[in-house]
Amino acid sequence: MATRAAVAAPHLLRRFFCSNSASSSFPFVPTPPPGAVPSPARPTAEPNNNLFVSGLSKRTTTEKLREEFSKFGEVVQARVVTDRVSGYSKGFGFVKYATLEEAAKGIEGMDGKFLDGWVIFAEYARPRPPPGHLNDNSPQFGRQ
DNA sequence: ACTGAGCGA
Repeated sequence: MATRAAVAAPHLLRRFFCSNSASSSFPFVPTPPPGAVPSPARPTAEPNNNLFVSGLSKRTTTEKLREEFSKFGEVVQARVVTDRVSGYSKGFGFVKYATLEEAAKGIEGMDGKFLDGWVIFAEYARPRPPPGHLNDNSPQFGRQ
C-alpha cells in the first residue's frame, strides 16, 4: 500500500532539511562578490553649486522650482528643461545656489520630497561641456 | 496624447 511510503517519506524529508546546517553549499547566494568595486561609475557628480532635479511633474514650471528650492537657500538660477519644439517640460530641471552649503541643504531638503504629486530627486549636477571660443556661431549666446 | 529615465540652448 501507499500508506507505508507516506509514513517513511516525512522521515527522509526531515533528514534532508536538517542536513542544511552547511548553508555554504546552497546555490542561492544573495551576497555580492567580495571583489566587486563599490562604484565603477558614480551616478552622482561631485559637490557643486548646481543641482540637477529629476522626477518633476510635467506641470512643474521654473517659477515653482525656484520657489520650492528658495526655502533652503538663495537660488541664483533655476530652470526647468522644456522641449524647444513641443514646449512641454521634459520632467527635470536645474537649480543653482549661491553657495555649496546651500546646495547641500537644498538636496537634503528637497530630495525624495513631493512636488506637484511627483517624487523629485535632487543631486549635484555635472559640469557642462565647454562653450568653446567666443564666436558668432557659439550656441551659448543668449542666457547666462 | 506628454506616456517617466535622465543632465540644460
